[in-house]
Amino acid sequence: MKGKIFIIEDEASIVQLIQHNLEKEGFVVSSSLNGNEGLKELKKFEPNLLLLDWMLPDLSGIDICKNIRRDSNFKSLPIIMLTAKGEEEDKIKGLESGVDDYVTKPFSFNELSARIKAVLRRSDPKVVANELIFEDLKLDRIEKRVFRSDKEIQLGPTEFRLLEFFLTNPKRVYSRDQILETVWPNNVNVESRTIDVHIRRLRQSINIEGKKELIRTVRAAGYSLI
Amino acid sequence: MKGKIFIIEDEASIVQLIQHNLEKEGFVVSSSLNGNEGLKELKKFEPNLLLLDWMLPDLSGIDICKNIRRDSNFKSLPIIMLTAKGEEEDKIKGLESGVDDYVTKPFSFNELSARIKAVLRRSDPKVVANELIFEDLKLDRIEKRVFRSDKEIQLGPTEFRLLEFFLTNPKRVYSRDQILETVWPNNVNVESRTIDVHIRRLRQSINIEGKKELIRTVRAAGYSLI
DNA sequence: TCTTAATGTTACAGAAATATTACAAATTAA
DNA sequence: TTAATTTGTAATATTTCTGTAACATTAAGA
Repeated sequence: MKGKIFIIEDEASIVQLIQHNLEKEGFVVSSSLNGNEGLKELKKFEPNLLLLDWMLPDLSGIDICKNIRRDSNFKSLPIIMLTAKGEEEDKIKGLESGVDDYVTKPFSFNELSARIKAVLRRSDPKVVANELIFEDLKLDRIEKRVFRSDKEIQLGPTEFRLLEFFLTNPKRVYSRDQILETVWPNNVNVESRTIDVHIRRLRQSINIEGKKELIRTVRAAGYSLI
Repeated sequence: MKGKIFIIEDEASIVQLIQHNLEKEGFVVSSSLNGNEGLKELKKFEPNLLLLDWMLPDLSGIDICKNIRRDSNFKSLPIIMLTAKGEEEDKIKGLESGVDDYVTKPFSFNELSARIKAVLRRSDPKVVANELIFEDLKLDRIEKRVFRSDKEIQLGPTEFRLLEFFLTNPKRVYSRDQILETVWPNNVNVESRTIDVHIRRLRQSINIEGKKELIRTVRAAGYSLI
């Protein structure tokens, strides 16, 4: 789990391309093919970043931007706009209406990916950080290693993702459903009690002698990293 | 020390992107957003290589090239030019005026990075390592030899490239897909499980009596050089 | 204190991922 | 050309991980 990205773009083939590749990089991605619906879905999805096509059939990019910037919950949502080549005035308008960066079509996926990371690095560093640290716990995403007080800890793939998820938002309590949605691959059906078992396994692995418990149970609500 | 690179390019976002990534790779980077100032700064900075945008607001790429080649101190400074797609004539002019290589926008950073290293390896071998070393493992890219604890090891071509790949980023975990993309020639279709077999062969070759295992399996993620 | 709902713990079978082996086809060397 | 080496794949073995069910424990309100 490296963060959530929402795409509003009417060309299905582009969406598919971006979505597939971003998912391969570990992002959780959702998308919409038109502006109005997109706005609604986006607000439910709560992404860390929005990829916004500037030319949509129903709403213009500017309108979407304005709408988002008016909403106090999304005032600071980073936006990267996708423009066709030559729409120079659009770029200017875009930057004026609070877009963080733009990418000109046709673009290579690598270029887009680099821009996304650059923007996230400014706006929301922990989403793309390589090392996630909380107290004496450290998780390295590139090397896929976890340490507690400098002692390496062996985790299975699911426990790793679970811990990664908690580390991106320490202290925040997540319900079992939220955990399922983000940590488990889409469209997989698992019992919500299964999470208890994984929490147990994670606890067992990261609790080393003499150190305090790091995962807190919040009755009737869920779990959090202390 | 991996050498110094100077960038002359007017799009700030591109400069930022390149600069950040090159610095992450260990290069020392400086840059300028326009041609005239760039030329002055460059001569103070004394880079090992120049990345030059072909379309600048003030000076053309050709003018910059000519200026550099006239200056005896920079006669042989390697130059990679960055051109927009379709500027085919520019490429030709560029190569005529002494450019070493060119990269077409939009480019992926990895592509640029590979070109940079290839040019440096030819022009300034000291700057780019020809020997890749990790612990007691040594690979010589020019002589195509591999040693473990000073004992030469015989590898097939694929295993050699595989090890070379791992050595360029020790400790980093690569997925089978990433390995395929980088180690195998483009547009070759091989099963991703085939990699397991090559990993096995590589392991068998580099694991000598009494020395520790050097390739780590990371379940659900891939492999890494420890 | 008793009751009940929520969470903790354990064990286990099936699933999934990786390791290993053998072999035939392709490539290279002799 | 023949021999030797390398390569990709399929088949099989082995290891590790996952989800669930069953039972245990805990917390909180009546």
